Amino acid sequence: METNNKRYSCFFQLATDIIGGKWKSMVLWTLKKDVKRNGELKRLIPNISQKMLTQQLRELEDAGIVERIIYPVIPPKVEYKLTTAGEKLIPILYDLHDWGKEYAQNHNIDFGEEAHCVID
Amino acid sequence: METNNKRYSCFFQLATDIIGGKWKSMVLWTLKKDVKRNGELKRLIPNISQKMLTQQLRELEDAGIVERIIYPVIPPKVEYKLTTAGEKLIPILYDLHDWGKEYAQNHNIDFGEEAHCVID
DNA sequence: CAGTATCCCATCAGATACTG
DNA sequence: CAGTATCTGATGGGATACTG
Repeated sequence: METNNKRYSCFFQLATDIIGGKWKSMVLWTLKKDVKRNGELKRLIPNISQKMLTQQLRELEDAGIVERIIYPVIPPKVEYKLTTAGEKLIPILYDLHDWGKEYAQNHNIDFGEEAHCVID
Repeated sequence: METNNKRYSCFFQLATDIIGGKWKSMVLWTLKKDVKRNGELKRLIPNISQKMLTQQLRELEDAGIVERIIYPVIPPKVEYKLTTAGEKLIPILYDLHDWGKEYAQNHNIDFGEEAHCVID
């Protein structure tokens, strides 16, 4: 099977390709509760650059996971929200979060009081 | 929090760091049913090179997700199996697989008859 | 069989400057 | 505010040859 010159031999591969990479799942995680603007995402995601943020948002948009809402005002206002397909990923990301928590406990990794995951 | 010079602000970030990257989750997926040898993994994972396979296996081993079992025989025999922590990830990977399947259906992506995901 | 070791190129990603 | 453009260094990753 092929999409955009990419060949997949299975659904799992398709899924990891869509939400893979260094930042994509973190962007989705940050959008899990509500709509966010560019500036908010940049503040909430540690160490992401504007370039990477824009790039990842565009790719998520192309994949139909995130929707970009442009308000024709000055100064510019743009919001990003999960699509229906994107929202269906959130429970899976929560499971991953929980796995990470258990892993941290079993490996005596201490996150301290504020392991809030951006916004929990 | 810090491990190996890496800083995490949340459990989710920790989780995605451990199983992230281009190959790691695919390696885990391939090990989901049973123990596999180096050669089997190379055959089952499309396009992975020996270099990448070894590299990813070592990192998964260091993270305590995969165990490496060496049999002192000639010719060499090495098996890779999931640890308890690794096995706990499998249900999550299945959810991701199912999400990919639904995504493919909603986007009219046709995998044909044999979208077996390496070995389902 | 199960790897290592090199070489080398392609892509990723940070820093900086600029714009509607 | 929400980006784009460009330059450059870092990292990822393929090809090939070799080893216990």
